Amino acid sequence: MKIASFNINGIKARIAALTDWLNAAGADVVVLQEIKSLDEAFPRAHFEDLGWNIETHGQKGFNGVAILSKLPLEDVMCGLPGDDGDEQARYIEATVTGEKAVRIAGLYLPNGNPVPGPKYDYKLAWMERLRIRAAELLASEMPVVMLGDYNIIPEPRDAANPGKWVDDALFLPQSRAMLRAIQWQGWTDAIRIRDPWSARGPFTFWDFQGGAWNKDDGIRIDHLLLSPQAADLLAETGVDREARAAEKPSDHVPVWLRLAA
DNA sequence: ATGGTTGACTTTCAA
Repeated sequence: MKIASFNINGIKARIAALTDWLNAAGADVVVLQEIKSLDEAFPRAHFEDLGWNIETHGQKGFNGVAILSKLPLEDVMCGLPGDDGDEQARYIEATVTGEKAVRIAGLYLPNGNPVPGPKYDYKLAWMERLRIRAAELLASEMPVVMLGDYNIIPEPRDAANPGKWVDDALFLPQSRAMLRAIQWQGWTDAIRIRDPWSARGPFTFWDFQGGAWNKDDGIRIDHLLLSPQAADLLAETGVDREARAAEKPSDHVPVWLRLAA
């Protein structure tokens, strides 16, 4: 089962680039972030015609997540538990069953800038809610893949120029400590373990500004975290870096893994 | 050098 995450930065602007990538990648399950669309405005028919089952959790203008799957999507849950007043659409879960049942948790973690301020407070509070949900998922003892745009640079080697991020919400010690607190529950960073001693990257995001792509001034902020039961099934991982050079690209590229499931 | 780009949606915010 090939499972991917792709922050597409606007479904309307990215139909062509996303469709090209879907047709080439051969994924079974894809979580999307920043669809920037209401559920009723999502171009469902276009993707259904290509054989995808679709669940969306959108909002007007910003944020929004979705799951596309060649397999049926079961037990869908929209929204991160822990704050009924949270209106931002950033989290979706579903179960897909191939040879084994796998729980998929797709997330778009808040950016948190500027720091300090209410947006950073929201980021930290959201991460605390994610920590609680992640523990529940581990307790299920299912194979779980918790993946998406985490908006966290885990280590200096995950940025081409770590110095320019030192005051940024994506790289502040408190942000990184919150991610580690989740990982230390027992999650495996699938991209990192592919090449544990890598000196740089692999990057998953290059800003539209400042010619970041041409300078390879990237960061690694899209992550694939595996429960132990999923890590035991891990067969392959990848970052589709070439997607950043496509026509009208997103600022993120897809990250993916293959499970023996 | 305090810039620069893109998307959604209006004139400005979010990233």
